[in-house]
Amino acid sequence: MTKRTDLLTGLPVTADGTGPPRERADAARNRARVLAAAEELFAAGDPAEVTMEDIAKAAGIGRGTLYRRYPDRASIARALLDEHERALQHEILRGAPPLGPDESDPAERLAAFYAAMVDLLERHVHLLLGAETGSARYRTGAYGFWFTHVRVLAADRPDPEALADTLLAPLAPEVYRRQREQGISPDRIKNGLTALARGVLAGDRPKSPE
Amino acid sequence: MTKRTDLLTGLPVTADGTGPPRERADAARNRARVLAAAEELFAAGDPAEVTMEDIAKAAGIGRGTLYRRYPDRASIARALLDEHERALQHEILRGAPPLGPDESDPAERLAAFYAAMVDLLERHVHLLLGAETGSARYRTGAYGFWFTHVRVLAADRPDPEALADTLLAPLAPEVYRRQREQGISPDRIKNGLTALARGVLAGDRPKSPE
DNA sequence: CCATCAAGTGGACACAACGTCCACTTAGCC
DNA sequence: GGCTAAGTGGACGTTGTGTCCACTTGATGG
Repeated sequence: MTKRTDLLTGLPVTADGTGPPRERADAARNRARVLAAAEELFAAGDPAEVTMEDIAKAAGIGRGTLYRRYPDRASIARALLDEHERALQHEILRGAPPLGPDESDPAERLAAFYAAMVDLLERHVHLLLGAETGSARYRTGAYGFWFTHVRVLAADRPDPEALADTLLAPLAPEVYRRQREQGISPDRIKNGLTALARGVLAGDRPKSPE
Repeated sequence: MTKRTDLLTGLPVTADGTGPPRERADAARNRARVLAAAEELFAAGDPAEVTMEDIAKAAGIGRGTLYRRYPDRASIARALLDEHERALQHEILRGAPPLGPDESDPAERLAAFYAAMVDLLERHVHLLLGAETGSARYRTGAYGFWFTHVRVLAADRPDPEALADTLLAPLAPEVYRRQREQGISPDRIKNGLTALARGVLAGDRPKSPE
């Protein structure tokens, strides 16, 4: 138990203060294999149909190994999605208007956000469907971010809290897939959402009509 | 084959012209039991967690008997939902304005539709969650009806097809449940949706700006 | 009232996916 | 090169699905 500790810090060698014990080389290799295999499987067919066993087999590893790091399909999809969502979140927080801050008109910021989300959806619906099927959407950290963003944009409307979920609903991956399958192009979807953004947030209908 | 025909009508007894062969008494009794049991189970907990076996057991019948009439959970929920949805559809087609026809302002009709759907959701979310989880929503006949209705209301906007799914998205049962769980009252949800309806459909922004 | 038989019943069965467990292997360090 | 914890993978138990089929029963005509 007290076996090995770092001579300088006194901390156990396996936990070097900066974080959890380092990942072994074979583990890292398998992680990469899993992500690559999953990406492909999600893209190939209905993401909801992809099973943990499928992924393990495609990655050439055992089920136990897969479960070691990812408790379910959703967590794998989220891992693949993570960097893309972070990039968008960064743009919103620090990027240039109209997506980023320093743009006075909330309606245009919402429209820009919608457009950016459509781009994200177009590229990664399969991952979003793998990660957020049904109500699971609301349990992701990302949803919390989008929610806060939209709520702030709607801050001068009567009930921003209630509006936020409503305004985010059309961005559900199932909705997007449905529209694309109906033959509606990303641009047409963007236009519809822009109309929505302007209709709801534009004009001066302040919180409490003086 | 030509065995037995009704002496008065001349029609085969097993197929009385008005429909398929009559349902036996025990079958009818069990059907009623199934629906009653399912209604209760759906309301009790998460509808997605209710299994066919649960329903069979609660109804006091065997699994085979249950599967005989209902291929899956969704079909049972839909059977329970059917009359309520029909009633609303009837109101829309033949009822009084603003929900029914003969109301000139599409924005107000959409707002009325939203309000009616919120009432339906409030009373039967559990059934809707049992019937329409995820993408299954789009495969129901009811969705087709709502879609057509909204598309017609949006007919003078640039792209009614694209708008319709977008405008229906906030009525997804998962969205509704989420909002209610966030502590948002049905009335607040209605108000948000009314703002949406008016924002998108009110005003004169005709299809092709003269 | 009874005989008939198709409609109806229910439990056994085969299957798919889940998630866990643990004996074995191996990378990394001394 | 030996040690050890991290990592591996497949066997296993569980749960839910959907089908199948031998048996039961309600309705009907005699």
